[in-house]
Amino acid sequence: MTEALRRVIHGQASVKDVARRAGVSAGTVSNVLNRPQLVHEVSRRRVEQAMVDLGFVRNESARQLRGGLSRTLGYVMLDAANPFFTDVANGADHVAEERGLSLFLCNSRNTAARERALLRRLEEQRVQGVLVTPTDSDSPWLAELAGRGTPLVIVDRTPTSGRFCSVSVDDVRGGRLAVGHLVALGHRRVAYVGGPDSLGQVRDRLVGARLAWQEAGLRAGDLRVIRTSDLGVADGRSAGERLAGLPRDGRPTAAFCANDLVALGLLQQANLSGLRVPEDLAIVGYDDIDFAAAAAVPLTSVRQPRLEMGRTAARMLLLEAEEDQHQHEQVEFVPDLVVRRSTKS
Amino acid sequence: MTEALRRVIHGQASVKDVARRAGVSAGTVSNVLNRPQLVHEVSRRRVEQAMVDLGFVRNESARQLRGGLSRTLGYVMLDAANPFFTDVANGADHVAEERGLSLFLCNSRNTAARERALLRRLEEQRVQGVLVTPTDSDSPWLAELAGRGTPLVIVDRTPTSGRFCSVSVDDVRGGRLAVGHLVALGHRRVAYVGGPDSLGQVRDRLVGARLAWQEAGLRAGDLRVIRTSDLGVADGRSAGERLAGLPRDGRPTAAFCANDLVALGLLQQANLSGLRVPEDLAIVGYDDIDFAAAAAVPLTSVRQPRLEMGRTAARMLLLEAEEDQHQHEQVEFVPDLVVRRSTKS
DNA sequence: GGGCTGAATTGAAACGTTGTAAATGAGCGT
DNA sequence: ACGCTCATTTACAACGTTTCAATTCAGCCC
Repeated sequence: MTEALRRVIHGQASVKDVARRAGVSAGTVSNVLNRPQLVHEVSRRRVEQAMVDLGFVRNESARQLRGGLSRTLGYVMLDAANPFFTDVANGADHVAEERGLSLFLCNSRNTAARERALLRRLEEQRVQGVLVTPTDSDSPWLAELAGRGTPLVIVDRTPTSGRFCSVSVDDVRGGRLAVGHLVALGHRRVAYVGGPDSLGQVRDRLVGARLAWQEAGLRAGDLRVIRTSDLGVADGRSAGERLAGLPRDGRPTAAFCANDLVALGLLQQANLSGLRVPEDLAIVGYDDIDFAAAAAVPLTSVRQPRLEMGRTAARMLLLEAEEDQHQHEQVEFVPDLVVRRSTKS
Repeated sequence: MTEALRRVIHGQASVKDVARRAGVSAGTVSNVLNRPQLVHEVSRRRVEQAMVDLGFVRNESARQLRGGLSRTLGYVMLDAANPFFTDVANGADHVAEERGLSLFLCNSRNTAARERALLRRLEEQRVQGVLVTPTDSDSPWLAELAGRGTPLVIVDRTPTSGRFCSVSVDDVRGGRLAVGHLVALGHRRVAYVGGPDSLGQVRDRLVGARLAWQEAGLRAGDLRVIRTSDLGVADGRSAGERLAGLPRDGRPTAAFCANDLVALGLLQQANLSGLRVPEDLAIVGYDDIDFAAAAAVPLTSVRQPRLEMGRTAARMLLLEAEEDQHQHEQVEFVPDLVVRRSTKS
């Protein structure tokens, strides 16, 4: 208790405190910490005991300042409440753990200002590298961050220029898969549900959808777009209300949603509004999160290799951090379609 | 580009570099950063320009070392893939943002060793405080961490001793609510599905379940326990297989799951096995995550005020960090039951 | 005993930032 | 010209850790 009191007054124990108590110099304490082979066993034990007695905890700031690199990676996620991103994070986390690094997750909540502030904070902490799923991969601060030398990998977006490493999935292809599937089932009035347009994912999936639509020789006007302000369950619900409010003969017979959360919300609202899925409204989601299969009507969805994306992104990040001369690389995974009841008639 | 090259060779620009370029002393640069009113406008502008030119980024390590506190909080989550925890994290994040702090999320993945390592890392970084949903709130390292002076708030667990601040929900009461509801509906053979027992939540909810069972004067043996190795969707599915394999006349007519992920998995497997919900098997979940309402059969669930828990936890943490003489406090929220179709006959 | 080897330890400098106390010097009244 | 004030700027000493060159000294051989 007196030890505790001392600490309250003097702050945490430092290497010097430990050294004094063990009757050695600070250098020896540091050696115990970093190159124990150099230290005689007797001293080593005395130092270790002193550390325990004083509750010594390395001061990472000082350590880092002196020269070492930090032992952390950061991942600025777009939406921590979306299981897709937590799964990606998990993949990255595994790789980090293998290398003895810690991964700190940050949630930008799809807000550019927050994203920027978080990246700044991570850079100030001199993390070893940063993964980011940006609100906009052309934001100047991403290029600046990379330009200043912090390794950076873009996740789930393909930057327009080749200035960054990135791991993504071919969203155009995903959109084409989804709508191609609906067209093949005979749907001739389809809605794309998603937003905001500032998200590249949202845009690309729509591009793919339009592509499939064109390929089938259908009228552009019959591929309707219902914009949402975000990509959560609640946004899907309100899109569902809008959809249910349309007159039957003008209403789309199928909806392709920009992600599964929206699709689940839409599904839920369709149920409440008395629309049968898939008879009155077929639904395709995107991401194939675990909940898609467990939904009211199991959801057809475009699957992305989430864990693998996270792992690859982390590996690329570490590679970029190690190599002197680094060649940026864009890895693009291929999505596939998982057909379930929500589109089976 | 030549500037970039210089940085590659010499590392990031420091206050001294900025000072040299702006033709002032390091102290003035520091003043621009921390007390701009003191600096003459002309110098201020020159310094600011120099910072831009050199791509100066504060070195948080040095800053912290010199005396300031860190500007970050940490939250060591039990399972980042569980929306319950990300919602709690969101609540905490909002409070952190209000105070200009950043919240770093870490995922212990329900592994004691990882939890310990992450807490150590956060302590080494001298974060301002730590939120943690521990695998076991009696782990010695929690007490040690707090003993060394890092503010600590336990989330979603009530520690057995009053040594920490904590924010939790009355899990016993939640379990009692759930099973009380099932009993009132006439169920006389009920299964509790959850695990591992090392999780206090799992234990307490079972205690509550047993309490309700007793209160109804039912035989203890008819409240069956199906243990899972974890609390994910997959664990619910395998529990469902076990349940469906039982002979009809011995099979429980209702299941109370330790969380919604398990309940969703169970629901899914029940569907696949041809058990109708709720007719053949009623299901109650726990947490009332967004997906519960969107499930195959909308899920009856015990609701916890997730966002509010996160907000409260963060506020308590900051309070503990500010106050000299701190009185630990246990806040306990009251859960309520949301009845949906999965238990309505 | 003198000189050598090698293991173990030490002292001091450096990392980048900040607060403090001291310095500078312009403007002003006498 | 002198002393004074006030705004602005500066030099310098910390913070805790690590590294490197320098030092100590026990043991050994000739």
